[in-house]
Amino acid sequence: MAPRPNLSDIARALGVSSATVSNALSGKGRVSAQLSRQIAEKARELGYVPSLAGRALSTGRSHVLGLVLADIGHPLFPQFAQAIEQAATKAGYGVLIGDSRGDVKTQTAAIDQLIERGADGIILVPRHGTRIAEINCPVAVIDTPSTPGNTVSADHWQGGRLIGAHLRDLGHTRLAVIGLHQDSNVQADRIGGIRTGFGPEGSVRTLWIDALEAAAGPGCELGLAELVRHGYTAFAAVSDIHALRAVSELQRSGLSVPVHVTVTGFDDLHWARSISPALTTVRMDMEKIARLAVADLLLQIEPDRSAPPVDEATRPQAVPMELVVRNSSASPNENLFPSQDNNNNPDPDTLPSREGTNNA
Amino acid sequence: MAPRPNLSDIARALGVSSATVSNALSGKGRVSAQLSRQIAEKARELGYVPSLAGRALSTGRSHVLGLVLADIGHPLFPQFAQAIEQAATKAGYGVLIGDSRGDVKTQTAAIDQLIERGADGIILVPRHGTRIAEINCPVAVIDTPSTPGNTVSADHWQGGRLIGAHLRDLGHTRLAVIGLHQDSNVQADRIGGIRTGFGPEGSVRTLWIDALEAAAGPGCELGLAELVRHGYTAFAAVSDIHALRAVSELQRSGLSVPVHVTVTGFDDLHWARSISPALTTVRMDMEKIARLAVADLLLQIEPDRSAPPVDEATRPQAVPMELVVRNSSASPNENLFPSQDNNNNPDPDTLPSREGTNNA
DNA sequence: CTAGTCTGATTAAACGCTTAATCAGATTTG
DNA sequence: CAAATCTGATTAAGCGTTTAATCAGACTAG
Repeated sequence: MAPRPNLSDIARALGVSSATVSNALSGKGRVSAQLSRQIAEKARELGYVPSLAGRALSTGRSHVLGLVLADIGHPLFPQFAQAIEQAATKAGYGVLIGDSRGDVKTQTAAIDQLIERGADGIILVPRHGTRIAEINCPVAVIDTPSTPGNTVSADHWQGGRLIGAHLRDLGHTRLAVIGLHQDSNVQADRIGGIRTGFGPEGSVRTLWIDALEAAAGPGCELGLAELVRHGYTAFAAVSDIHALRAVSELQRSGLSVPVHVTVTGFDDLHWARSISPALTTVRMDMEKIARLAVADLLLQIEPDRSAPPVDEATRPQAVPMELVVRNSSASPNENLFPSQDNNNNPDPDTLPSREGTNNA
Repeated sequence: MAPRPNLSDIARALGVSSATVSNALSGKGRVSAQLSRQIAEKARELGYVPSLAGRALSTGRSHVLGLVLADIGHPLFPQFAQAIEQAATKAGYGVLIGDSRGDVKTQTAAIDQLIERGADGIILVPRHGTRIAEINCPVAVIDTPSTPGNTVSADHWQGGRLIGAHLRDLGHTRLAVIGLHQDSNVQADRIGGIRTGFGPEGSVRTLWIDALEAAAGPGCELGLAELVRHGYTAFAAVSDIHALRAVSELQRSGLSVPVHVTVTGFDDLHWARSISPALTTVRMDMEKIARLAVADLLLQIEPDRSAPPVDEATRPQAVPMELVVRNSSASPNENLFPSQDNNNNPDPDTLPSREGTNNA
C-alpha cells in the first residue's frame, strides 16, 4: 500500500510551500481563493487525509475523548456508548473506552491510561460511592444531580417521583421499594423520588438485595410473596433487572403481575418491552445527556468554540426522565389488563399515560 | 497545571542527551545499567509520562485499535467491548470505538474514520450479509467461521449442534426454529447446527420473524400456540431476545414453559438467568475470542512480536460454544421441573448437563 | 515620489519521540 | 605497540502538522 500523502506532497505537486497548503485546508492564514481551490482539489485528487498524530503533536489536542464506565458490563452501557459516540463524532472527536471493572483503583488507573493516550477530556460514569479523583484534565461526570461535581445526568429523583406518583394514582397504598445497596447516589435519589411521588399517605418500605443476599446467599428469594400477604400491592425496583427478578419470583409464587401485584422498573432496558408482562419503567434521555456532557467537555477543552451549543444558564444539570407505562402496573385488586392485552398495540410507548383509563 | 515533563526535561536534569533517556526507558540502545537506573528514577520523580502523540508520529504506530460493531446497541456489545478492551489493554493498546448503526455505508465511514484517527488495526463485527470492504489496514473480523475472511469467532454451528442434540436427547421430535432473517451468516450457521444436532429423524421447520412481521406488523404474534397444537413441542430461537419473545407469547396463550413446551435461546444474554423460566441457551467464550482477535491483529501489525501468544497452527478459527442448561427446556409431555425449582440452586451453570436426570 | 498598508505567500521553529549514524575512549588482540 | 573491537554515550535527522515571524510586491495615501 502506498504511503499516505502528506502536506508537503501536495505542496510539492503544486510548487507551493506546505504552510500554504496547511493554511488553505484549515482556512486560517491568508491564501488566495484561487490557490485555495487548487489545493483543495489536489488534496482530494491525492486522497490526502491529515495525520491526526502530527496534528496532535503540534497542537497538543488529540481530538479524542475518553469514556470511563464503572462497569462496561452494565446493560445500559450500549446506550451510553452509542449516544456518546454519536455526540463526539458530530463534534469531530473520537471515543476511547476505558473499563474500571467496578473497582475504584482500576477506575483511576483507567483514567490515567486514557490521559496518557492523549485524551483531551474524560467522560466519567462513576461507580456508586466513588469520589471523583482529582484529575488534571477536563472531566464530565455523569452520575446524579445530588453528587457533588456532577456535570449532567438524568434526574433520577424526578424519575422516581414519576414512578411514585404513577403508583399512587393507580390507587396503591402500600409500596415496597427494591434497591441493591445503600451507598449508591443514583439509587438513593431514585428511592427518595419514589417516596416523594408516592406521597406521605402511603406506606413505603425498602428492601436491600445486598443485605438479603448477604444473609441468604446470592440469587436467594426476596420474600416478596410474604410482603404481598402483608398487604403490599406494589413493588418499585430501582432497576429493570431487579424488577425482572421480582416479577419472576412473584410469578413462581403463583401471583400474577399486574393482576395481583404491580411491579415497576427503572432504565427501560432493551428487553423491558419484550418480557411478559411488559415492564412499566422510566427512561432517561441518553442522547440529550450525552450531548450535554460532550458539550460541557468541549467548552472546557476549547473555551473559544464559536457558538457554545448550549447556553450555560439554561443548561439543565438534570435531564428529565420519562415514564413508560406498560403492562406490569395496574390498580390494585382490580382485574384490569390481564396479560393478553400485551404487545398487540402497535407502540404503547407513544402513549405514556394510561392512568386515566384505569381509574375511569 | 504544570506542563508534563518530556524526555529532554529528564535529560537536562541529568546532564545527558535525550536520546540516551529514550534508549534507557525503552531498553533499546546501549546504556550503562547505572545510568539507566538513574534515568528511570528521575523519570518517576518528575512524573514523566511519554507522549503517545510524539511516539506515534515517530514510529507510525498509534497503539490504538479500532472496534467497529454493526450495532453498538446490540445487547451483546458490552461483553464484546469489555473483552476486547481487556485483551487490548494487556497488549498495550487502546480501543477506539466506532458505530456503524447497522448501515453498510456508515460502517465503511466508521472504519475510515478510525483509520484516519490512526488506528493500527480494526476489529470488525460486521452486519449480517455485509461484505467486508477492502481496507488497507490490518483487520480482524469476528463473524462466523463460514464467512470468508472471518478471522475468529464463536463456532455458531457447533453451538447449534449442542442445542439440537440437547433437544433431541430430551426426547423432542418436532422442533420449530425461530430466526430473524435469512441473510445472516451467523443465524444460518446456528440454524444449520441445530438441524444437524437434532438429527435426521426429527421434523424441523423454521420461522422467520422478519417475514412474519412484514406481513402482520412489528411485534406481531408469531403463532406459536398454533404450532404447539400441530405437535411442536420445542422452539429453538437463534437469540435469547427471540426466545424471550417466544416465552412471553406462549405464556400468554396459557402454555407453560417448560411443562408444555420447551424454549431455548442463544448468546446467554445478561438477563437470561434471571427470567422465569431461566433460559436454556448457549454461550460464547468472549474472552477467548477477543484474545485471539487481538493476537491476530498484533501479528499483522508487528510481525516480529517476540512470542506469538497463539500458535498459528493450533489457533482455532472457531471457538467452541458452551451449552447452558437452565429451566426453559425439559422433556416433552412430562411434568418434570415445574417452574418452582428455579433459581434456588446456587449456580446451575456449573452443571451444564441435565439430560441424564431427565431421562432416568 | 516616498512612506505606509495590505495581500499572498514563504521560512523556520516547534511539538516529543525514535533511531541510524557517529564518535571518543577503553579494552582487547595480533 | 598499532590496529581492531567493544562500550556507552551523543548528534542530528525525521515523523506531519501548526503558526509566529518574515518578506516581496502591489496598492493607497499624503
